[in-house]
Amino acid sequence: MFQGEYTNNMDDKGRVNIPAPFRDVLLKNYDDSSVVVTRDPYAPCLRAYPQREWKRLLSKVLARPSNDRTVIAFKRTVVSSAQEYAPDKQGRVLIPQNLRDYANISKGTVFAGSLDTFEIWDVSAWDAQLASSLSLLQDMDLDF
Amino acid sequence: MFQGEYTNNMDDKGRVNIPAPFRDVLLKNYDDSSVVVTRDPYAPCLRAYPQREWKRLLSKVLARPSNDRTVIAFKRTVVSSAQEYAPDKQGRVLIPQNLRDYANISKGTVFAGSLDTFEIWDVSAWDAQLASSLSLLQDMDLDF
DNA sequence: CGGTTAGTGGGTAAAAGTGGGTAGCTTATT
DNA sequence: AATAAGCTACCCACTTTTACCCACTAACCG
Repeated sequence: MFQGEYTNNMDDKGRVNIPAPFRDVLLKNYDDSSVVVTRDPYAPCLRAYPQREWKRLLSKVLARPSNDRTVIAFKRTVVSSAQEYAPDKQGRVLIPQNLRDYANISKGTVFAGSLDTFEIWDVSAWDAQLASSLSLLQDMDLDF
Repeated sequence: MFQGEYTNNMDDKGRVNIPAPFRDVLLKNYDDSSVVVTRDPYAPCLRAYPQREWKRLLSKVLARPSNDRTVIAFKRTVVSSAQEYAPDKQGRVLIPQNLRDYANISKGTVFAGSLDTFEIWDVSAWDAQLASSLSLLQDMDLDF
């Protein structure tokens, strides 16, 4: 399970270090350090899936009629940008330009665990999101 | 059950000692001295869960639809900042910078028992909270 | 008043993160 | 098709951070 929040810097080549705890989860729980990185359609961030979780998502998509408008939109936004990445020896992956643009990532990046997956944010976008998530939670008064 | 209020100092490295009585509870009632520390979304403090209590909370979260807005917000604020800590030989844990910022902890920290969990406050934030909690109780006149 | 336990401070070896060079591949250009 | 240009994967070296250990001080208890 991915949890915890980590800040890492992207270098000039577009590489970022995946936090060591996340790499551990990948290796221990998924026997595979590679991840699938795509756009998150619901927020301006990227989402990284372990192989197995990505396949699970795809099978859910394939179970739907392929002419469904939302399925088509999903394919165009998420599936088309999905790419598999194997970290280099130092544990870094190269984020391609189109994904960097989508999430507004320039240097400071935040890795946020989200149980089955983890999110990759630009640090200032993360801060903004955090503030609004907090106020949403305070208004809703959940019983967690 | 965690109860009582203790003040400890964080050192320059960001380590704080978990009060001995809390460590005893962890070991005796949970057979495990490690804790999960996260943001508390409802107050500017941190909350520490024994492993078992944390899992219980997660299962409640997972039981809800994952596209629920509040569930997403909860994951971003609480789950993403959650990190497991095993105290060192002296019983201390390292509080990472992002959590220190959230709870405004610089040096003086208050550990407050909260039955299943315990809270970690900055000492002056604790004092302020205490005053307002007291006046709330006095107005409400519960029958405790 | 000694002995024990809790809390605090600091050194150090290992790990994590960061920066950059280079060879080999792909793609563009003539 | 040959050459040039750019990109990327891989490797090496450096810096920073963290985990772990040891030692000291202060409080508590008989």
